[in-house]
Amino acid sequence: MSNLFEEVHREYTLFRNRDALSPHYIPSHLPYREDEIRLLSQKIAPILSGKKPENIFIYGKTGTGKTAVTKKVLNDLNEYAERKGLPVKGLYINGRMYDSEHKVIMRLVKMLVPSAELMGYSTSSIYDMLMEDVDRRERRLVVALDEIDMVKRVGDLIYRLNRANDELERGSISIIGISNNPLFKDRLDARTKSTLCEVELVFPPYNAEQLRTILKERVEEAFHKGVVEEDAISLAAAYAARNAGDARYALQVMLRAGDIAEEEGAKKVGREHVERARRLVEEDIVYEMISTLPEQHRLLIAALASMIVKGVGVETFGKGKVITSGMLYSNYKRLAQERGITPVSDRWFREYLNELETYGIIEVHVAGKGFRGNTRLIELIPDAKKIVSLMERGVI
DNA sequence: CATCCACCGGAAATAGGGGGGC
DNA sequence: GCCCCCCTATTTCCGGTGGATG
Repeated sequence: MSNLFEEVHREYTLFRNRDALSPHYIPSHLPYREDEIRLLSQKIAPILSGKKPENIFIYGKTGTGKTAVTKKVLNDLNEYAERKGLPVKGLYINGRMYDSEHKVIMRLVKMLVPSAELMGYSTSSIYDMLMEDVDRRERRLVVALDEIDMVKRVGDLIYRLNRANDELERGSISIIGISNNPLFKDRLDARTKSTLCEVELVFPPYNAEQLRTILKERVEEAFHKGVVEEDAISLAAAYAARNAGDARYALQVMLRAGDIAEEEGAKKVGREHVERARRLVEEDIVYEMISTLPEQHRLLIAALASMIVKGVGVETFGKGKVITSGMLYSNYKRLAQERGITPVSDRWFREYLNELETYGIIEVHVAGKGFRGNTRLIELIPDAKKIVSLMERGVI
């Protein structure tokens, strides 16, 4: 008789359009990004007259609107090109999901030729299909590679995509690389760097006032009128400003605050909701970052976090206790054995360290004086205690 | 100053999963 | 089913590196 969903399906009373706060939502108006939008579209515009735009590298911290701006510009480009009947196409690919040369090229072909069956083909044969299609249809492509730092051997990918322009007579491929990792650019070899970074765009973080405006606009879309108190918005903006001007963080806090208020049947969203929401969001962020990593990476981080919490490390004059890669490796091995997981060799362990560094989860410095040779010191970016508590709850 | 140490990172080898073609 | 190809993950091997050590 009674359906399970009778109970759980409840109409939102506070939210009007909850999605407007989701990280995937692209608002029609992006405040304080007018310059970036204009610049980006100007740089891409030559494509409409048949010229190949320069490759563009976009850098900016998390939540500075890189993705939203890029998607918006590409959407408009596609809409315009379609209206004018031009063979121009902007394609968006997220490097976290498509994290190898093979996957990216496969994805490109899939987007251009949805019917293509690509399983089992080598990268170069898929690349040839891409070339064939671009050439035959005289396509002019802009490929936006978001979170480009997550893609393995990006150099090869960029080289290959760029080389297309030499091989093709009738089409072109331009690249927009997007990253929030300041180390990424410097890790590229000189040739890749000069290829990708023909144009560079830096997105500055938002300040508290700007965050407030942004939040206000979204809140108007997301909630019913008058539901969210002015204070609540300011507080969320202030938190986000302190958190490197991260607008996504601000929106996430607001979303959570709305959920909390909704859940307890409150009529309004106020400061207390925002405050509680912030805690949740902070845990979410650490959790998100770590839970999506492969097992061995998580293990490594768990080992590192527990060492930091326990205060294990070598005492140095300047920086308090530090952890060398060798120490971390033995600790990691121990933890792996405790959990019945076979640890990887020290060589591969070093690869993991490098990966985690490019993800921005750890930071690595050459030890230099006081340590032998090239020993590196490992630093954990997120809060070690939070990670350990997640470990204890068995989440990691 | 020669040698040692603790680690670095490139290269080649190996294992294994997935597919295609026959 | 068998053989081969391609990609990915990982191990093995090994020649650096650069400060520490005696």
